[in-house]
Amino acid sequence: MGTITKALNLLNHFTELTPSIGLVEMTRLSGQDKATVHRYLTELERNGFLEQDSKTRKYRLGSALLRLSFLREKSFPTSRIIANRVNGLSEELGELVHASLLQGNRLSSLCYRDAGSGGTRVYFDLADMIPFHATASGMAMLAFGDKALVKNALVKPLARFTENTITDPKLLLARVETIRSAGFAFSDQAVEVDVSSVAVPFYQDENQATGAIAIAVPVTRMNAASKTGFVHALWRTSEAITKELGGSVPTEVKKIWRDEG
Amino acid sequence: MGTITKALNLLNHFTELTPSIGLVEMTRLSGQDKATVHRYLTELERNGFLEQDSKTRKYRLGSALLRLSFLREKSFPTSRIIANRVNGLSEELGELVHASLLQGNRLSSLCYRDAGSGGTRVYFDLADMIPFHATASGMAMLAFGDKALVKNALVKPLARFTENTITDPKLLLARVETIRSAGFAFSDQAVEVDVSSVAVPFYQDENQATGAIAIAVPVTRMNAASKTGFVHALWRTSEAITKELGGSVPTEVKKIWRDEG
DNA sequence: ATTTTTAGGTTCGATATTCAAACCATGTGT
DNA sequence: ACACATGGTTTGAATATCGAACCTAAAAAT
Repeated sequence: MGTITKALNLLNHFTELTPSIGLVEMTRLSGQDKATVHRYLTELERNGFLEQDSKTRKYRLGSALLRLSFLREKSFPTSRIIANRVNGLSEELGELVHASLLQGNRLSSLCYRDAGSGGTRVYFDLADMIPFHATASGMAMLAFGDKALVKNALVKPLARFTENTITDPKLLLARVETIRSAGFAFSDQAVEVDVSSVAVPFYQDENQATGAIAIAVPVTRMNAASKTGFVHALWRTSEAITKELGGSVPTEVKKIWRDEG
Repeated sequence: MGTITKALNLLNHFTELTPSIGLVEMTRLSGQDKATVHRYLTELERNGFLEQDSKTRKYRLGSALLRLSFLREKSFPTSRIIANRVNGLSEELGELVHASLLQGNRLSSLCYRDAGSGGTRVYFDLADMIPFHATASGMAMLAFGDKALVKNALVKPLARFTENTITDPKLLLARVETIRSAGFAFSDQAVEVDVSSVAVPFYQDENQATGAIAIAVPVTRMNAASKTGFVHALWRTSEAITKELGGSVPTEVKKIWRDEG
């Protein structure tokens, strides 16, 4: 692991709950030497990736991120494309639709729209990290994303959220296989009681999935018939997103979608 | 200059016109060794700061930037705060109002709103870099920002945009002094014929300016009376923004604003 | 008022990383 | 088949990075 990775990893310690971090605290969080961390932090600051509060001397994420993020969205409007489709599908079904993006070894929430609960707003929530093993989106990523993901994600200890959360790597691995041959992922109250969801991957190229879209509904609205409908809707939407992102659904996956659809 | 800076500087070569860059091209742009650039690029990619197109093998800005930018905006909504005030002022005056942010040694456009030309939309344009010497915003930054900025910015050769563009560092330095004592910057058709503008700084702490807001109008609408009005409006708005960003206008600057106001 | 603790920041020799030049692999146009 | 360009890799020599210990300031504790 090179210097750059180590420095950039410092940025990952900023969360919604801890939006600013001091030198010593960062040293603890990262497990690296204080001098090193200090050099990293100041160098990140000089480049606008961090800002230092002049009073508390704590560091927070900097405005260069805004600039680069705008630039990226201008040239590759991933976020806009996906948000549009999420909106459309949510509108059509009247259910909560959610999209997530793979970032390295982590899955982060991109946006969701809940038509059912009266909101027309899209909540961007890119900050949140999603556990692979407990969500339909996460399992879809494991099944259709980079094979190496599975090795990193299904390692004990796996957090338990509800009684239904599967925490045994072996069971999860078997489930990944099931999902791969079914063409979609399914999760029943594994992260929150009373919520079931289905998810399918989408692609930016023709190899591994780069993200997933999911529909989440109260268990009472999830039955064999509605589930089939949701899955078909997700397949359609994923194909649209994939196309707009300049990718294509891998042939073996496409075959399943066609056969089942 | 450390490794991290060198790696992060690679990101600055991505622009709206060249949103994806290959290895050799990046090597040329950065002037560094190919092996080094390759290591940097792959390491940035592994961290989600870049993505590689699977066909062309070119690199483009990655989605980690979106995530971090959302997180930053969630905890420190700089962009939202400034955009609101820019909107408000533009609405009030019926003129084009523009905000820019300092990022390291560069000034980048944050947003603008043009009420005059019928648009209600705010165009985010964070990608664009602004020349210090030819704009009111830029000169305001030099006058009220970090003193070291002047040394870096006023170095030949300075681009000429119109007949009015001042390109002599000595003249510009004198102008910076004038601006400092006047409490605002003024530019007359220095970047575009027929457009005059005034700008004032705003602060995130109590030391150096972190950005500037400007009003740009057709020369025909800029006279002694209207100019005074614009400047006063900008001072008010800057104080509001500064307060909302958790900063404060330095006492010596505040004195000028009070005396002139 | 003195000591202890905690935090931010700095120094310098040992050492791990980077550099530059050459090489390989692949693809494209002639 | 050929030259040419691009992406990517390897090498020992050169250089920048690492991290234990140290310094300073300020806040708690005695």
